[in-house]
Amino acid sequence: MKILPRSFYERDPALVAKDLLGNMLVRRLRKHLLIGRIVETEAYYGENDPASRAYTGRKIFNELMFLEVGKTFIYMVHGNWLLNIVSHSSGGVGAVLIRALEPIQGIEIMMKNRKVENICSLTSGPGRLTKAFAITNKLSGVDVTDSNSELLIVQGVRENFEIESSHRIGVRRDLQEKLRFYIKGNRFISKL
DNA sequence: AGGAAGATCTACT
DNA sequence: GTAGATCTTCCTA
Repeated sequence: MKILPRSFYERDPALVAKDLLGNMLVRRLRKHLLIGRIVETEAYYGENDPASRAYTGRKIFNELMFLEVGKTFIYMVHGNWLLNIVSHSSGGVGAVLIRALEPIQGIEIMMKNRKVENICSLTSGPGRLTKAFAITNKLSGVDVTDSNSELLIVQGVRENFEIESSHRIGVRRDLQEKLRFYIKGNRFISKL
């Protein structure tokens, strides 16, 4: 399994969000491995983006967005932990939100974590996938480019799919650009 | 102390 | 399909 290098994340968040589709999120849990294919993402910027956590400037709680790329940035919204990967061009600010996965391996464990029997709703949403993968703020700041991490991102097969974009979901004030990306026709995306 | 926050589940019409 | 309750931190006053 080839891990995506740090340089992958040192680009415009929208590019990273798009290129992350089709790659694999790997969660190491004791002896178990949970694997999901990334099928939906959103890009967030810094001070010019009213929907961004970094909109109000650098604070302790959003500091990770200003720091080294390739690490997780995790926060809670409405009782759900949401997983982001810090991504920005050198010296910039930003992150990519992972919004949906296609379950690949460890499905029984995911089901136990979420107690649903419908596979389609197992990881099809930002709060759902963190629950299925047992991701909380304890994993905040983890380096997804390090093979020793409990959470990492490895290269997947990026063939035979089309990428669709739309406006970001659930944000109060969105930007003009379409910053949500997903694999067209995939049944595990959170919303058409 | 209070409320906002990139969401989810349930229970209806 | 839509509406409403509920979710749990952490920020802002």
